[in-house]
Amino acid sequence: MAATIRDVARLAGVSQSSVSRALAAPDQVRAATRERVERAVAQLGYEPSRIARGLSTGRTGTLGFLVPDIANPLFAGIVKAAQRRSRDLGLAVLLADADEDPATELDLIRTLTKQVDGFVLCAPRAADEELRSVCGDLPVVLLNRRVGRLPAVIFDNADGVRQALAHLAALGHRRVAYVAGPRTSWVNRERQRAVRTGAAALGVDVVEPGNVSPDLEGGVAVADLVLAAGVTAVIAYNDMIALGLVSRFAVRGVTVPGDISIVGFDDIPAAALVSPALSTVSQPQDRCGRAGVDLLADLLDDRPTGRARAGGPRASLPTRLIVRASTGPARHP
Amino acid sequence: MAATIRDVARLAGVSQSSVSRALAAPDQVRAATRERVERAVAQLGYEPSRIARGLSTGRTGTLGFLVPDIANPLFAGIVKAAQRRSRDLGLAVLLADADEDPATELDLIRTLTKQVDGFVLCAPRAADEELRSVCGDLPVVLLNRRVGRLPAVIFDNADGVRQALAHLAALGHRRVAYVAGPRTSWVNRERQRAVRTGAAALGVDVVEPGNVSPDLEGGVAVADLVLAAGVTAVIAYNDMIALGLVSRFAVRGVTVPGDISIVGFDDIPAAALVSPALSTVSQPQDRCGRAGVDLLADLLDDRPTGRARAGGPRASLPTRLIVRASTGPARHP
DNA sequence: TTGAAAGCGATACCAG
DNA sequence: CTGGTATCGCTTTCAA
Repeated sequence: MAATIRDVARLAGVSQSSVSRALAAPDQVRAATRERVERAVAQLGYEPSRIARGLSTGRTGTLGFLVPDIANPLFAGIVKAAQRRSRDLGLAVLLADADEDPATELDLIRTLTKQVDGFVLCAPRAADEELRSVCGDLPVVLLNRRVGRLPAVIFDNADGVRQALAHLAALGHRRVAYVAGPRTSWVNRERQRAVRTGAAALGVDVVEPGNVSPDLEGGVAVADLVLAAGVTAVIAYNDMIALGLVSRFAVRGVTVPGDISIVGFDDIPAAALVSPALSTVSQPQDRCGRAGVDLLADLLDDRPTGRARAGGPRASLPTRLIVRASTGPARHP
Repeated sequence: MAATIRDVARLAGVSQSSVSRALAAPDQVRAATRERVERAVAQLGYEPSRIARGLSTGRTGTLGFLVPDIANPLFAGIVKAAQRRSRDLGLAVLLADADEDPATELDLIRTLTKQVDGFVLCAPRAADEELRSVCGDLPVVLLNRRVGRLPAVIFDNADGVRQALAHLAALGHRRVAYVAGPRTSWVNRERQRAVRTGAAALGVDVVEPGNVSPDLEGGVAVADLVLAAGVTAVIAYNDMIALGLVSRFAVRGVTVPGDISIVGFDDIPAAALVSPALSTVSQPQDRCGRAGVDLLADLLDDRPTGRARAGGPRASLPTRLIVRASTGPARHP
C-alpha cells in the first residue's frame, strides 16, 4: 500500500495539517518542521493522492482535450503540443476522440465533465448552443472554433484562403473548385465564405462540388466531380482531402499540377512527401496546442484574460502558404 | 452547484445508502424505493462524482495510455481504437506522450499512476526492470513490447520480416539494408534479429547503416548511407523512415523501385499515397488497441486471463505484407 | 507556527 | 430491504 499523509505525519512526528502545509505552503512552516517532513516524505516515497486532493479542493489537476479525430495529423500535432505544455504545468490530459460525430462529442463532454477542471475543445462539431449548455460553467477554451465570446485560439483562415487564391489567380487560374469539409466544421464554413468573397474580388469563378469527410476517402470520393467541373485548380478543405484527390487523379490519368493544381490546408507531414509535393496553407500546430492549454490554465487560476501568456484570450494565429507543385493552367503557359 | 447523493436522498426521502444501492445494485432495492430514487435523480440531474467514488472504491474509472509519439500514425491509430473501446467500457483515457524518451516515460507513469486504475503501455522505450518497478503492482498491459510474463499484445514481427525478406529474395535481391529504428524499441530489436536470421537462411546479405529516429527525418538522414552501401533493396523499421528514404532518394535522382526497392512497416495511410506507393507490412492497429484495452479491463475486473475476449493475455496479431511498388534489382530484370 | 477536527461525495459494512 | 456510520486521503478552518 502506498504511503498516505498520515504515515508521513506519524513518521515525522507532526500532524497531518503540518505535512499538508509543509508541502503546499512551505513558508508557513518552521524550517525545522519542514525538514522533518521532507525527510519523512523522501523516506516513504510519499506522493499525495490526486483524487483525494481533488475531493477536498474540487480540482482534479486534469484537463479534458477533445478532438474530432486523433488520426488526423493536424489534430495529432496539436494534441502533442498541448500534451507537452500540460505536463510542464503539472496537468494531466484526458483525451477524447469524437470520431467526427457531434452527438458523441456532447456525450463525451458530459461524461468527462466531472473528472476535469476544464476543457480544451479542438474543432468541436456540435452546435453553439449545445456546446454552451453542455459545458455549463466549466472553463472552456476553443481551438479552431468560435462560439460567442468564449476564449478561443484560431488560425487566420481568411488570410490563408486569401493567400491561396491570390497565388492561384496569379498563376492564371480563372475557375477553381473548393472542396468543402464537414458541414459541422466551423473552420470549413470560414474557409468557404472566404473563398467565395475572395474569388469574387479576384474575378475567379468558384465551383463547389459539396461537402466530404475530411480524410483521404473524402478526397477520393469527390475527385471525379472536381474533374467534371472543368476547373484548372482546386482548393481543398484540408491536406487529407487534397491527398485523396491527388491519389484519385493519378488513377484517372490526370497529372498534378500539369492538368490541375491543388492547394490544401494544414501542411501535414505527408503533404511534403507525395510527388509532386502538395502546396498547402500551413498552420502552427504547436503554438495552437500550447496557447490553448495556457489559456485554460489561466482560466483555472483565475487570471482573467491571460493576455501575457497566450497573446490574448482569443488569439488568431498566422497562416502561411507553402508553394510546392502548383503551376498555371495548361492552356495558359 | 451540482447535486450530490445527499440531495437525492433528501428529495427521495430515503438514506444515502439506498440511493447508492438503487444506482449500483438496483435488485437489492424494493421497486417502489428505486423509483422514488430514480425520479429524484432525474429531477436533480444528478450524476455521481467519479472522484468521490474513486476515493472510497480506490478505482478511478480511468486508464493510462502511454505512447512514444502520438504524431506517429501507427500510434494514433492504436490510440483511436483503444479510445473507442474504452468509451464502450465506460473508461476514460488519460493519454501520455513520452516523446520517444525513456526518462519522460517513467516520469509520466510515476505521476499518472495515482490517477488511473491501470496502464496500457504502447511500445514503451524504458528498460524492463525500470518498467516493472515503476508500475509497482498496478495492472499493466503492454502493446508492441514484451517484458517477462506481463500481459501483452504484439504483432508477429518475425513473420512480417519473413514475408518481406521472402518477397525481396524472390524478386532477386541479394543484398539488402535494414534501417533500424530506436535502439530503445523492443520491436526494432525483434525485427533486426528476424532480418539477420531470415536473411542468412535465404543467402541474402544484410547491411545495417545504423539506428535512426522513427520518423521522416530519420529516413532522410540515413538515405545517403543506404545508397553508399550498394544495396538493391531496403527494409525500413517503419513507414515513416521508409517515406523519408523515398523523399531523399528522389532528391538524389534515385528512382524507386527502379534503382532500389523499399519495404516499410505499419501500412500508415501515407504509404499508399506516395508514388510509387510503398510496399509495407501491415499491422492491425484497431485490433491491437482494442485488445489492449480489453486485456486491461479483464485485469481490472479480476478476470484472470481474459482469454475469451482478447485471444489470450499475450496475443500475437498477424501481420501481412502489402506489395505495392517493389520490383527486382535493375541489373536483374 | 501548530494541531484538532470538520468536511469533500461516495461506498460498504453492520444492525435492524 | 433499509438506514446509520465509518472510511477513503487530503485540505482547510479554527483554536490554541
